[in-house]
Amino acid sequence: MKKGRVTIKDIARELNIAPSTVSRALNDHPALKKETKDAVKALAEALDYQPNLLALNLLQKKSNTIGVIVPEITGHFFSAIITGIQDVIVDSEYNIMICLSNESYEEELTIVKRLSKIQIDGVLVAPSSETKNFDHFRRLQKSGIPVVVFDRDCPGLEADKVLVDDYFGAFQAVEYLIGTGCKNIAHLGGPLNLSTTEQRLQGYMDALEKNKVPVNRDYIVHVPGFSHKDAVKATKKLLELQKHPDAIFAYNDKIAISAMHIVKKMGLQIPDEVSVLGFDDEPHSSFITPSLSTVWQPVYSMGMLSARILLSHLNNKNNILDFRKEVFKPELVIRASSKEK
Amino acid sequence: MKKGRVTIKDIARELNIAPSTVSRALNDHPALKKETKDAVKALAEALDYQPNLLALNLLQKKSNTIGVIVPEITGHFFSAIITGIQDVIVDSEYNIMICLSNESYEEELTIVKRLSKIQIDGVLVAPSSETKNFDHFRRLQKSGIPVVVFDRDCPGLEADKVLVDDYFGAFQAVEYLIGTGCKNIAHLGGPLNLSTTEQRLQGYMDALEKNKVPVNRDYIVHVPGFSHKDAVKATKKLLELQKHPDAIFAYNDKIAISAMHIVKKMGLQIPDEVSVLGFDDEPHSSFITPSLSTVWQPVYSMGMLSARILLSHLNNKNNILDFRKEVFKPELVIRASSKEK
DNA sequence: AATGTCTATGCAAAGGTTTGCATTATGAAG
DNA sequence: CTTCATAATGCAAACCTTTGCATAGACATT
Repeated sequence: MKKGRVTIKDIARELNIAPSTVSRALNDHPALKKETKDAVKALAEALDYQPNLLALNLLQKKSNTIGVIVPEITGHFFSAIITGIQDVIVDSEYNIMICLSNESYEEELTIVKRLSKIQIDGVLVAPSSETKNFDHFRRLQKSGIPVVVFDRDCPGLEADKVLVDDYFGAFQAVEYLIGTGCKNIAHLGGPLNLSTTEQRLQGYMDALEKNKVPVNRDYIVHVPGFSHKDAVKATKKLLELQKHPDAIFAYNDKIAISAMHIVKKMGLQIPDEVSVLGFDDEPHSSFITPSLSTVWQPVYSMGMLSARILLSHLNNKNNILDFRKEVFKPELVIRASSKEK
Repeated sequence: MKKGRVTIKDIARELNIAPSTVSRALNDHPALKKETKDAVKALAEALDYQPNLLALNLLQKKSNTIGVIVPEITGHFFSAIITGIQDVIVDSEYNIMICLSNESYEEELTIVKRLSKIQIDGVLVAPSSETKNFDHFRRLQKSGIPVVVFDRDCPGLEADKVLVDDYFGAFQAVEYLIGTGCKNIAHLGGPLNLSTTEQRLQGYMDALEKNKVPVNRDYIVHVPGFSHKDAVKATKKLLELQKHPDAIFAYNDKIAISAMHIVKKMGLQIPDEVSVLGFDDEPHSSFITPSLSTVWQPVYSMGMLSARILLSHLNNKNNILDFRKEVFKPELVIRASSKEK
């Protein structure tokens, strides 16, 4: 009979009416007679008519898709954020396209170009650790695409931002360690250039300073990347110092766990000889031995809020909304890898 | 000046030629004069012309997008598979849409309808643990959309499949436990109805049988879902038996780690009093104490192969390719949570 | 009877690109 | 000078839907 799927024209021909009438019937246009509408709807149902969204996209010049750019998804952090995003977006008319930058500026650039080509409607992004220049995001904004930045800040970029108070989290963590009697607290920092790295380092330093603990530059080591190897190397550097630290505050749980591995391997007791404290509170962090003290972040909520903010922009194309900056408070979770007060 | 983006018509008007000529120039049609092509290309470059993919999609009746349906991404397993998929697809012309079914048949159904509506070109799917009926996938196939199933089999569905030999992995694992002297080996099985659950259970049972160890029904407990709570409850049931097992072979690492937690809490030594063996080899499994013996699966490769198979179908629309069934061999990884032989 | 009002529907354009077929122009062959 | 072949380009349809404006018909008012 017919080739391909049923279109609005097929219904029109069958019913001897114009395609425009069919369209209006399907969209419940008020000017149509009820009988006409009913007849159209009945036939549409019978023929299993599926509107062609591709045609609609062209007409509306939008893809009904939002892009999510994250550095990776194999860890728990971004996966959980994405789950939060998805759970919000799934109830809207939008689809989600998840893109992995692999912590590479180049790849991030390629992704942005791609998203722009397919006429994405909005973008949620946690920039790669290499990204220092944000012009590619500005270009998106210039072509009318709202951009929401989450987790990692883009200093100087005017956009909606959903962040965590990393400074506060780090400050609390380090002050806690001081409170348990640690005198030589080291910091295993994240990759340089990340806003989160900077904030956590600053929190660490200010906590020391406030408590009149001298800052020892040797006790601050940054990992170049997030691999186990990177973390091991950095930890060894710390432990091989003449006077090894009695506490390690790590940039995140992943690094903290790698560090614990080495600490134990070198025969040092956790937390008696070396306390270890992480950041992120990944699900398995409570299962390792000793269970990891860490800083919890409301990841799922961050994802949900980011998505909601983006949706609100999409639904208010005309209105000029100010950029929102939401900062979540993290929470210190004390377990067994740190001493008691 | 002009409103909106530059189109092929703008270039045509500027150069006093027909839009079709511009199109052909841009696509290097052989019948065009070199001068014309060069002029068009130069102007396109100067005007920063971006082809409107939305128009192309409508014309070609395809979205240039493939859908990936997974139960969740917060664990390492599916995240790693997705990363493999992404790394293959990123070099093609296709975009990826990742969809989470949350282990729910209902949501999976909704996703499939949605993907079908946006005229997806192909689908990669690991079905939810609730899914028993595969008609929604068959409907996709009927409308010409290739479907590749990975990790979890869909019995009775004719499609490409990329699986792991779960039976073999389980068999090897249990036989190893027997070899270390364990006499009362329990199985913490996955949710019923999953092909992987069934295969691992079968491997467990056959390994016992082959080694003349009687199967004790009390030693087989299935978790209803993948939460920590579910695993804890199931483990307690095992340990509260009059004669508690001296080994636990768990459906996956997540469950194994929850189980270890309880075993330790009850004051039993791992592996001396109870051996524990998992499945999946998640990255953190080697960092818990004692480090977890498990069965490794080539997750990244599975993702890559699944994507490659789908692409090959997409590139050979006309050719009738037989359905492929690829089964990867898993590998036993012995660490400290099981005894030595 | 002429004019006006209202309701229900149709017409056609618009959105941007590709492509089979038609057309023009150019030069060569007869 | 025709005729034909060839090369280069244009025309218009097709993909499917929405929507502003036009129009037809029915009925009411003067």
